[in-house]
Amino acid sequence: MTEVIGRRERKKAQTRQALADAALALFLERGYDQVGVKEIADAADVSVTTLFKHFPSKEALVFDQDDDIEAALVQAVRGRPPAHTIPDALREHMLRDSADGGPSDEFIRLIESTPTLRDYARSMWMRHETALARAIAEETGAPEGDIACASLARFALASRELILAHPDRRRAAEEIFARLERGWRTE
Amino acid sequence: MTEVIGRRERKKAQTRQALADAALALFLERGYDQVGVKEIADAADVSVTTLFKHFPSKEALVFDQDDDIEAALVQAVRGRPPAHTIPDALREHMLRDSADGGPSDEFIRLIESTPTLRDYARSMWMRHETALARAIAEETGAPEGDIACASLARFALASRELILAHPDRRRAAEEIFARLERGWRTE
DNA sequence: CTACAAAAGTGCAACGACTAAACTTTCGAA
DNA sequence: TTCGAAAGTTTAGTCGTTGCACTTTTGTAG
Repeated sequence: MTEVIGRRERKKAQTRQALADAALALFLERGYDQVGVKEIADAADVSVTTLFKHFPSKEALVFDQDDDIEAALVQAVRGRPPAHTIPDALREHMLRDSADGGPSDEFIRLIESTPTLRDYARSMWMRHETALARAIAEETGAPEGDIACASLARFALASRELILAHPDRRRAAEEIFARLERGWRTE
Repeated sequence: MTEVIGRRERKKAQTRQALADAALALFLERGYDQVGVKEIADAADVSVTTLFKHFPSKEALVFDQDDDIEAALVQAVRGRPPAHTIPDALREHMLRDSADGGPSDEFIRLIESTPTLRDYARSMWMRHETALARAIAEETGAPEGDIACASLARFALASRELILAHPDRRRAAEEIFARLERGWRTE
């Protein structure tokens, strides 16, 4: 039941993908605010209402990978090499994701130059904070709502933008996570 | 020329205040999404257009103190007692502002329970990050865009929400800033 | 005191994001 | 084969927000 996905769900995923692809192409070409929702729907050959069944907002069209990103983040902590501390694992994850398979420069430029998208990206990352905090708490044996775990999770995610914006990403990540490690070790 | 403010600016400030007051009262009474912009304008006895001359968005009506907040934040760092480190000063500022003169529980509840306002609040605080980072850099003699200063500023502001949400704010603030201090000392 | 320009405010029409409702089409499973 | 659920459509709206053309207020220079 988990492996066999019917034609139905395939079509749904296809529509969703067509929407996200069309949207990104148009946004990159003409800028976020210069593209209307109607245009995107037309390009993907669906109605505006259908578009909003797949995505809760215009902004969400840009961030369709949402779920995968959260999974990868939690996995980075849970499946880290035994010798690595949690800050180590998070630093590596940040670097990995900002390197090859990660977002293109164009994409980053689109987001950073559009206030709406910048805010949305920030709150999207923050939305993953809970999951990350829980993973950290479980890995370290701390209680559920532990403030040290919550703050580490929040700061790690808050550092992402800073690292992406820095000319030398590796150095920036190392500096920040070295300091976080110094403050958060012993657990 | 700086001290004497004419009747004109007084009236303007008065209108602005009337709008912010009317908005907050209505929001607290019936909830953010249940109040329309038109109603607020009517309550303050101005037109909708005028409302948008004073505030750039509906959300901004809730956060009219914006400028004062940034000034207080920078002042906390610049005017700290000689014996205090920067994390010390920031911790004290956070506690001071979350204690007496700060936002009421009602107000916090309004914001936390309204996604739009939560996001707006976050990005409002982040908007002050640049000013804070510059103040820290100048106080420590670091170069303008120094990553350590930028990250400390970001994390300090990112911790605010965490502290406000915690049942024992003092303990939360002390825990977080003790760790930040350990990681960011030597400068 | 008066005349005048800038600033503050008004009313209206419109745009764009988003939603509710009632409906049709398409699958998938019994 | 049939039948219900899910996907999609159309229509007609609500709501925040802006542009425009206009009136009123207010500080100031003559």
